[in-house]
Amino acid sequence: MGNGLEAELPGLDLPQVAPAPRARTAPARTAAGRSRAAAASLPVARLALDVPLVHLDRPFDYLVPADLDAVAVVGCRVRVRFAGRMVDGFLLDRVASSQHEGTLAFLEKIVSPEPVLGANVARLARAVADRYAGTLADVLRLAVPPRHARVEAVPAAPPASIAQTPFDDQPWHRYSGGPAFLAALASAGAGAGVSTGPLLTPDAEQGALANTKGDAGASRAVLTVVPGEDWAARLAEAVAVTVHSGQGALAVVPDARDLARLEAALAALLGEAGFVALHNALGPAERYRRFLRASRGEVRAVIGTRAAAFAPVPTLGLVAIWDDGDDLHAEPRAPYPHALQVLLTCAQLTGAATLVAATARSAEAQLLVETRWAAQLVAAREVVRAHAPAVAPTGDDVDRARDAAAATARLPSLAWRTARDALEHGAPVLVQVPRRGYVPSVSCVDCHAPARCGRCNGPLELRSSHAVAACRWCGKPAADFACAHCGGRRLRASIVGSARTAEELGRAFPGVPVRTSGRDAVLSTVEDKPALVVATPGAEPVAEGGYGAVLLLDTWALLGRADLRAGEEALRRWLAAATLARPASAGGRVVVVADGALAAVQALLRWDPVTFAARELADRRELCFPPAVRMASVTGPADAVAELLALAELPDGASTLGPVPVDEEDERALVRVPQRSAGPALAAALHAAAGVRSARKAEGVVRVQVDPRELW
DNA sequence: TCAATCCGTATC
DNA sequence: ATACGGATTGAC
Repeated sequence: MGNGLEAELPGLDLPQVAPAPRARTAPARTAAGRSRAAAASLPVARLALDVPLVHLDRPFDYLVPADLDAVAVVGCRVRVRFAGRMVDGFLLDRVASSQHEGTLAFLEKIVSPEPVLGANVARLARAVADRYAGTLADVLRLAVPPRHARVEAVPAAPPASIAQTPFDDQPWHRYSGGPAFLAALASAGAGAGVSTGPLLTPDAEQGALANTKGDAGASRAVLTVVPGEDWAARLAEAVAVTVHSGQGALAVVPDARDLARLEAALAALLGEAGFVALHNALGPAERYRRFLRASRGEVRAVIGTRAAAFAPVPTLGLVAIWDDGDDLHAEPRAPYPHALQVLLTCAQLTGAATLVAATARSAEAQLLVETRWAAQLVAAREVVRAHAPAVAPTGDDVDRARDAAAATARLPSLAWRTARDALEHGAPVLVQVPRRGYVPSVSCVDCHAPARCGRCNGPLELRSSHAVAACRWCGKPAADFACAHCGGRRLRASIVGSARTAEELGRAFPGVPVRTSGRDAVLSTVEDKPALVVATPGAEPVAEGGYGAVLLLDTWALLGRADLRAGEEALRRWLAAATLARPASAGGRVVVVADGALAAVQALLRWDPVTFAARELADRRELCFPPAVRMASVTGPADAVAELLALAELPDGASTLGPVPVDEEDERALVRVPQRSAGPALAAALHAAAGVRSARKAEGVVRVQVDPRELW
């Protein structure tokens, strides 16, 4: 299939090679036995059916009965008899004739005439399914929310008038190219949403890429915000400028808290009625109500969490994403699309401008810059320096004689003293800990190797109720622990959760209020007065005047992870916390408990996510890891995996790693193509092989995942 | 020679 | 799933 997306996309006007055989449109019998006539004009409905079988992942043609002619509109939900069963689907298109050789069946019913799947979203969903070796039906389940009949019955409201609040564009002057980017958004008139050039993808090989628009540098940008930046304001401004130019805009953020922040910033510019916010925590009715406001064109701007990347936005002029490195952008349901990729695909199909903004920089974003698909908007070093806090690394040693209180809190001396100073100056202190809850595992103090049971090799565990660590598998207390790796005899908590940290800090700083923010109780802001704020990554509250100090604890639990992105992910989380500190000139300090020689720590000390990302990407090129190459994983029972791999006609240069066992039942193989441009062919080959297995009704479920999570 | 049955395959 | 076509079987 290569890059020839066109051949797969419905809705593109391709010349027909041969005149299609005319479908039999003579009166046919319905299930009820009544004879029906097909609609006089465009009698054939092309449908996307909600069937799970991979080999049925293609449109099916049905006849539109004359009595349903008016309601059988493009994008509506339908119900048809398919292989003897009633199945749901969407009407992709109305056409004059079908290429299907056999007799066409009639549509059974139009569930509702509401056009919920427009041509653009259908094309996007098809392209996403192709890229991820998935089915259109799976992607449509993510893209179109379930219908809510009562909500639908409320007629469309007139489009909201957009507040014309001007905004201060000064902050964009911090970024080289920032004002030009905004100007490009503002000057792009309606109609710019049509790409005239050949479809090009950011996946194309570096160097082999041309721009679809003459001045794409101005309309696609990777924005690396300065420390302390009000990122929500910047995103909201880009959205507002686009909307004011008469185009639609779409912005995606990782979680509900970020969404609330963006919502507030955007409401200030467009008014409450000027946009909708979509997220998974909404109930079915409210979710569908907001979806319809977008789909009916009542609003021009949509913001939301990952599923919003598929939102229907008319005359789309801008797609934007905040913090693309956050795992929450990855959809956990098949075919596991990533919001960044969905938005890039959308931008590629519609010609919309693109804004990829973050405090850190992912390897993927770096690839967009290095392939020149996007320009980078970065601030000059002196601007960054002026806004960044002072960052210092420290070992985890505690001077017990000098800092008894620090020892109580298990805090390195420097961290403890930094926190104390900030508190004395009346500022809040943020303490970032890797995970919430009590200590789940323990490791050797000397070499940090995970501690294992001397009897059964199971992992050791420390429960709050027990003073001594014990084996999680066999329960044997580890009183006589000896590290298998280095012979060390002392244990420490690997991951000290926020609950325990809060408890200990409370004892070390008597009289200072301790607040926690974690997964199930997230604080959005804290006041500008002394407090210890213990938070897990992603849940750090914003301090109104900035934190006086930020402590990054237990960092090696993060760095020690076996996955590919450990360094990148650690830096992303540290920067996210550190950006909430005051500038160094205002006393802002960050202490990271980690080895200052590590690349990720260096990048934090110098506040240089760009150089780190460039180095990270170079490393991955060398090691043939994504995103430098394209990979897919194939997981399932051993013989099923072997069968799929045998069936797959992989593109030239593809290599297979494994399979290796992943648990008692399943094995996993990784398939890699050295050129990203071979990615579509790799996905197509795996999809086709899965289709053959599906048609054969082969035993065992095989999960195919492009850009697999286990590499993260 | 024809109907009953089985199996594989397509599902419009 | 179910429906259909072609192949196979077996009784006449």
